[in-house]
Amino acid sequence: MATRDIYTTAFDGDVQTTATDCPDCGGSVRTTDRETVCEDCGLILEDTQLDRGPDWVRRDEQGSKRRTGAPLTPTRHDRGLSTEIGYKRDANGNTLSSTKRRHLNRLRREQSRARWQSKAERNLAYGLSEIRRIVASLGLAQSIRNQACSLFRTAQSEQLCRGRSLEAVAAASVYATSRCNGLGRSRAEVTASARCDQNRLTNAYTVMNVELELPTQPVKATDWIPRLAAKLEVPDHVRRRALELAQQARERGVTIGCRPSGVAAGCLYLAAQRVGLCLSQQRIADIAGTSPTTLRSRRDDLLDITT
DNA sequence: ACGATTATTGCGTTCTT
DNA sequence: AAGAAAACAATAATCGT
Repeated sequence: MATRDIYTTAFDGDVQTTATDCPDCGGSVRTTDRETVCEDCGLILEDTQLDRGPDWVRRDEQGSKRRTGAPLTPTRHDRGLSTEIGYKRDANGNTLSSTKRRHLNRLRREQSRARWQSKAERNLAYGLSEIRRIVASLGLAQSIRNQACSLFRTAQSEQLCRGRSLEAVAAASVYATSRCNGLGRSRAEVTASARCDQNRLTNAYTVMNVELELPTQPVKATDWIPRLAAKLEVPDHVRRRALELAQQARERGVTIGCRPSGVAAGCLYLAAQRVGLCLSQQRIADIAGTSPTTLRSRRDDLLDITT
């Protein structure tokens, strides 16, 4: 961590990976000073929202601390640099005279006009707040939110908002970030939290993907497994076995051309069966959004490579 | 609930014009 | 080269046990 130039608070510096597992999907858990988040499913486990001290410190290459302002954040349209003009009291806590107060009121009015310099800036602020809303609704991590916000900025500066609703671009930013991080959130899930229909989200996502050349990876079966396992409430070792199976299937090249949801369903079914846990094919298939037939078919493929 | 069989659909290839 | 057609694989529906 010393090599990376990161902003941390004065009290709680380093990012640590704890030994505990995500209770939801059993994945490994990463704890920062702000939140505890599962690396597999992207779910926030603890979000303290505690600002531990206003004393922001920046570590330079030598590791020594230097005072700076608060870290820049991509989630505010002005990157958190805006100035708020307060009411009632001055910097020393004394009340203000009426003339002084009128003066400040005028200043505040002018400043709030100046803050929204252009329509683009207003749109940006709206888009970012929309992203914050969607990310919170999906329970995703702060790092994902920041990535999505950065993506939105890029999309806007590349003129990708023209002819598209800001809601769609915002939702697409979240979905794209989820895809790039292999979080396994489906388009339908993001749409459910978004204020646009799925077609618009798809359209915005496709355009962003092409124009911005996002590092999108194909959805893998392993992306599905943590969340499926969580919904099925299977024990950890079953989830792990299923992940191993999916990994093997991927390496061996079977299941190429098969839908990842079907592969994941087959992996979980077989993994559960191997430890003597009886899960109904129908139930897994329903949760995975596939059919028992497909599940069986994938399971048979897995049987071919593991025996 | 599971397996087997059959129907459908999407897609890349091949054949035709 | 553009479109039509036979062919294949994956998935889904249905039936039988």
